[in-house]
Amino acid sequence: MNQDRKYTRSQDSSLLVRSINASQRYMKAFSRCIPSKPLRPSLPPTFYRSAAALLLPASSFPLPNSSPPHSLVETFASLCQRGAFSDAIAAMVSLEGHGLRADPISYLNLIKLCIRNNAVDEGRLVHRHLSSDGDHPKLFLSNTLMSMYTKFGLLDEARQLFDRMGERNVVSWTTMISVMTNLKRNEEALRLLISMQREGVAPNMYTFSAVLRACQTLASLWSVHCCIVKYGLESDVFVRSSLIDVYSKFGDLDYGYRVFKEMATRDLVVWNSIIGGFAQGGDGYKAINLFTQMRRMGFLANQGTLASVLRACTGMVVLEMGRQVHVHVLKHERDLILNNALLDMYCKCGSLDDADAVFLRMSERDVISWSTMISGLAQNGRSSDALKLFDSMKILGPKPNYITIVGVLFACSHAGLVEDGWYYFRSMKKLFDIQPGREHYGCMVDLLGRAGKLEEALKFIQDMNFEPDTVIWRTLLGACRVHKNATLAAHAAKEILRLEPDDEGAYILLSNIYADSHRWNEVEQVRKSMGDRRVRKEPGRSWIEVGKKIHVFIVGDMSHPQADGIEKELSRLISRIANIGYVPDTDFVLHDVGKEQKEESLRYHSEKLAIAFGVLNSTRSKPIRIMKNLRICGDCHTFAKLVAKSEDMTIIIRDPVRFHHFQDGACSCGDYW
DNA sequence: ATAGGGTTAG
Repeated sequence: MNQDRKYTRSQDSSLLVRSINASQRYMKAFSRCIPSKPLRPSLPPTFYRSAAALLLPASSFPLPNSSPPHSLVETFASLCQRGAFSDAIAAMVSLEGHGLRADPISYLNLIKLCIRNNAVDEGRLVHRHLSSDGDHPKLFLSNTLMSMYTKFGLLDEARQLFDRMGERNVVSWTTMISVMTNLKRNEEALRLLISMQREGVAPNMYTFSAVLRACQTLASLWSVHCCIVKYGLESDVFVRSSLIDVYSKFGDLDYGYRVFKEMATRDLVVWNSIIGGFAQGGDGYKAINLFTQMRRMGFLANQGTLASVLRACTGMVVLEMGRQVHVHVLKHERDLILNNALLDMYCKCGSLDDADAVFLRMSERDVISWSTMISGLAQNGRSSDALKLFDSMKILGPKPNYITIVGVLFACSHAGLVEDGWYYFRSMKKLFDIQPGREHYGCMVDLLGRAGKLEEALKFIQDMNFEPDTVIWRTLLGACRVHKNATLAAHAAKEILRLEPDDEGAYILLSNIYADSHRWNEVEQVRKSMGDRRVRKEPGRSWIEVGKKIHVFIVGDMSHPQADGIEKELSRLISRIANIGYVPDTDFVLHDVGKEQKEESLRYHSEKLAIAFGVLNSTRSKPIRIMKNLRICGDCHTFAKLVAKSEDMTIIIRDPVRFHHFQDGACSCGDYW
């Protein structure tokens, strides 16, 4: 595969060509505008003329002798109103030269024109003109100037203007608050909310929909929510969509949903907020249900909706549904975010051919597109392709970021490329200006552990400049399990339990490790502390898409309508693979029951039920795809490999972290996960 | 004049 040819950079053809001769065009326009009636006959023409004479040296626009000066004011007003931008600016310069001022509405129009034309220098010129008489511009003009500066990204200038304004109203404050929330200076935003009220300015719905995004703790959200209720602004759609969004981001989806349900009127953004909330909060099922409801109510999905729905599909790993959403995405084929979401959906659903096709067809690729594809390849066991793609990215892609490097290191560790991993880890700061973070360290522990360098991995953890978390210890624990190092495993498990006393997997492993070395006292102790803590056991769950429906299996639960068939199929599969060497591996069950019971409980692991169901309903031409909430156990892993071989089919199982593509008696993970 | 929703890792 020729990577260089395949992954070519999209052409950026946005050349801005501007050739404007403002004064020429102004002259034409000026000659066309002979006013019939003076707009605002305030001072006598002679006044203007004499005032203008004092200032005249600065003027590049000598007035025609025949025209009275106030016609210049009128011309300016008319140019601003008609949107003749550069002519209006030229006219303004001339006004200033003559010491004249026009009406505020014209200036308002002109500032809007500056924004529309992205004309920074002209904007500053207008600001200077409005302040040139030493007075503050009118309040609403100052506000408009502030919002102009924020739209240009000139936040310091906006702030300066705000600080120097003689008078500030709710609009000024809200604009400033928006600046702060956009900068993620959340404390500052909340402090502004307090200051404005102290100065006697009451916030309105604009203020609250902006300030809600600055709530970083549930407590601050509650206080702001109280404030909203107090001002009687809770029913505003904007405020509500913000409320839904922020409650969802704090994981309080129930509350977000309550706010949603209470609403009498909803618009598209409100729907998108609640769908996005569930999609991001991991309840893809609810997100998709709401999407269906939304369409039933006659709302047309836009890019935002579809991106959330794709994320929901990604979270549930429902490839077929994702494909259906893909059809809707075609309407917005140039939307980068949407394409990235699509790319991720295909990667996470284990369909790399589709992901490849999307990636190649994208008209524009940003760092997220490349990172998604690199991690996607690595997670699906195609590490060397991931690294090749990274090489192309270095040549013709955007600058890699923190997450890109996580994907690259993940690929190195999965391909067993210890040296490359070290190289990227050590040089990421120099090469890409990225400081190694927690996730990078985690990848390195994986890299070393996978290669069997367990002591080195432990030393690496101890030498880190931050506290190891459970993710790091679990990584080491996984390596210990594969390389059968009981001592180190016990150490890692203890560390995990110190940080997360309810980690069921760590208890089981620890107890099994002790049992293997016949240290029954310790086994007893572990089991006791597990009982004391009443460790909640998240039941294993697997699901599979068959016939446009999602079938969920829970460990030991045989309530599925086809339970009898599944039971028979399970027996058939077990006896078939027993012929090619399957022996139930009961190491993966807690050592507190007899051998037969252990085999019995293994038999009903949720992924086995799902595999049996999948095989039963399979056409053999397509791979069967199973999703799991927990990591696959070693026995089910062997089971899947052997079933794939004996039934001559591909089985794809996704656990919370990676994919297992089972084919011909082997797995893409190389028996390491 | 000021406001709300979407994509990458773990």
